[in-house]
Amino acid sequence: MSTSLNSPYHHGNLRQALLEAALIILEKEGEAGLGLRDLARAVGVSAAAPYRHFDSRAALLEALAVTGFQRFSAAMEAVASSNPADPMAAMGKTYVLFALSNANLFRLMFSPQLKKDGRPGLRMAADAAFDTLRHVVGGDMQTGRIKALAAWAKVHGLSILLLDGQIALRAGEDTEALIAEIIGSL
Amino acid sequence: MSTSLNSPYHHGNLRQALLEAALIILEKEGEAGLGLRDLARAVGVSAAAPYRHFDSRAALLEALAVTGFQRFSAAMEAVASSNPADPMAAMGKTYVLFALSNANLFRLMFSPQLKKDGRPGLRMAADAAFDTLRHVVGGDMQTGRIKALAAWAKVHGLSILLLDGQIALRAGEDTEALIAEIIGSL
DNA sequence: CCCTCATGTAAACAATGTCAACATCTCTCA
DNA sequence: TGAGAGATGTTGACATTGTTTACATGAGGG
Repeated sequence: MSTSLNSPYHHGNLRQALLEAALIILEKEGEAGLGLRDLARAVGVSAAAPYRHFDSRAALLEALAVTGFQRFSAAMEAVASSNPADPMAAMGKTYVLFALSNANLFRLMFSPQLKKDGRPGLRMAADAAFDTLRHVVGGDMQTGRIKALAAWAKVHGLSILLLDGQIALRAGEDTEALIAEIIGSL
Repeated sequence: MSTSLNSPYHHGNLRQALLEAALIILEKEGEAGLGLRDLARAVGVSAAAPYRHFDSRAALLEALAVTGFQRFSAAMEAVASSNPADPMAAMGKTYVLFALSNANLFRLMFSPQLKKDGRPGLRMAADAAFDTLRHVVGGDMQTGRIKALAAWAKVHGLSILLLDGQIALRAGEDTEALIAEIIGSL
């Protein structure tokens, strides 16, 4: 190992480095601005190197989305295990705030470009994330299923509309307060 | 004019033809599969011809999204002016069904690729569409604003989750029935 | 110690969006 | 009527991108 300072050939941990750099570029430039060549250059490696770790650009994006779902899942579990007074509301707020503070990553997770059919890894990651949601929200999905789905839809839609700048804030209005109000309105 | 049958030079109404063909390709192949060259070929015109009518591919997509918002708006007005028993529910259902039956167009309308900043046309079309929504839903956005926003978020989120195949139908469950149930759960 | 395999490089390809230079048609106006 | 002139379409080229193939390098096990 030794992460030698002047051996430009073997990076040592390229896959991880690519993912990290990609996340940064993604948040800064958006998915469209995330080119394989730029990414490779950012990591200091040749244009073809990423192909040793990802089959294609789509695979790279998929990997990013997967880590996105993992982080999302972690955020959800964290707030759930903090035993908040109103679990639904707390998780809803976390949901939306996650979307807002990881805008492009969140968009990527639900990007139509990554059809979850034929991409088992992504589907599994997404399902896992939403399973923890389901687990916390509705103890039994039998009786509360519809309500849980409705809450999910509301929170998800709110995230996207805010992300899109479609919901306009009023003068001096606080985003977080608005989120809380909307989530609270059952 | 005379739309002569064998004058391949001037198409006559290329812009419209491009948009129509693009809509078809979009629904069939998705946004990623909508290439300018393929589109041009589909209309029987050279690869550079579209540039006489659209500044760039993005501009073409924007135009598509704009017509999407117009159709959406029209659908909303239609159901509203049919004086349904429960206007909110009826419009919600129409909202979701529009998304489901124009999947890729709907996704395009909210695509992050078309940032609505710096794209005044799109923003105006979107605002116009949602204004008719607001107009019908909340007579006064002062008191009912939060509830209206919540309903909007729920319906929008439901659309996207369904589009993504994230909400799984149970055996023998009807999509429309599920939509009605979720919308009805206030 | 060597040789094998994972990992990185270099050079090339096809496809795409885009542009510049040229061709063709339509329409206005003297 | 009959020429420009401006709009619309074509051809050919360019830069960029994702991707592949053939080669180089080096770490680690037998």
